[in-house]
Amino acid sequence: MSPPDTTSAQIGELFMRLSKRIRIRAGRELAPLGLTPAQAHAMKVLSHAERPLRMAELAARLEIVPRSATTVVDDLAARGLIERSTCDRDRRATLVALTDHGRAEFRRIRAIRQSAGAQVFDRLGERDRAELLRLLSLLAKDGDEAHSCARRSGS
Amino acid sequence: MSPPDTTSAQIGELFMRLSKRIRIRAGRELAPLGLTPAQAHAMKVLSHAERPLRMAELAARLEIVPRSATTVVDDLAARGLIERSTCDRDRRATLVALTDHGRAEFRRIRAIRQSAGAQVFDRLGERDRAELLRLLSLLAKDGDEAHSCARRSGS
DNA sequence: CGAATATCAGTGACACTGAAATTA
DNA sequence: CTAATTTCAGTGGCACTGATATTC
Repeated sequence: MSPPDTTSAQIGELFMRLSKRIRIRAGRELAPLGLTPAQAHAMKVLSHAERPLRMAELAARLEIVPRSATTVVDDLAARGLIERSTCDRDRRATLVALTDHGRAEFRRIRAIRQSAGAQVFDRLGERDRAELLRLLSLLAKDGDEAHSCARRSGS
Repeated sequence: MSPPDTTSAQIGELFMRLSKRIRIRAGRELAPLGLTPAQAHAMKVLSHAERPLRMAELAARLEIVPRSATTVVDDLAARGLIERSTCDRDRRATLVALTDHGRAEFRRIRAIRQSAGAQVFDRLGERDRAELLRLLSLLAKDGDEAHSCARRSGS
């Protein structure tokens, strides 16, 4: 019995299972540094932006709402890994950038993220890995309109 | 500066981004039914088990600790979708199974899950999709020791 | 008693919505 | 005043650890 197409559903199934394992693994490896995966992600985004980012811009790159970015930034700033400053041109805006310390820490984070990814994906072999990267890149292209929103249905 | 191999890290990156989109999408589509993705997942596992499952067994299949399964089961039972019963042979154990209503609801859930997966993965084309399924299957093989840690009885 | 099973209580991590403060 | 930007307060979703009753 095979309905028209259950392939996508199966893929989704496996996808979520694997992503959960990766999340757990990353969390465990990051814990010794006192960071959560979401915080590490934010640092990565900031390290790739060669200039300070506005909160709204950071949030957009993290694919979260600005309010959620505030919390992440709060925690990282409290650890001295990033720094807030007020934008000169638009004093409503807050700019965020890594501190020197944050930049140094990020090098360790990057190493951890890579090893965590490696432990999961290295079993694939180079060719399959390249193929997987290609497929995921296709999927990630832009698939927008899948982001935030969320409606609570009372009750 | 490009380290020897960042492929795995890139894959991990994309992986997490896509899984988040899928989670959001699934949550949105499931909301009208009053269910969360985790609850839907539990129902799927129960529907695939042709007999009632113990809490511990259900938890293992969901890859969560038994205590967490209790909460999920509480909610589903409150909605009349599943039913608890005490095991005759071992009165410590609680058995869980879908009710008739739960089985009926699950048909709708399955349809939703499939369409949610389809919206994300259908852009791939049949061949790429098969390839992706192959790769993910390889990765999901068993990757133990990647779970939470909780209970690792013996062996 | 010691081991297994499930549940209760509390907590962490993540992101959402709605409302308020500040500035354009 | 209206709009944009960020932050405050509260909440939902998810799963974890530790402690506790019940039963084996």
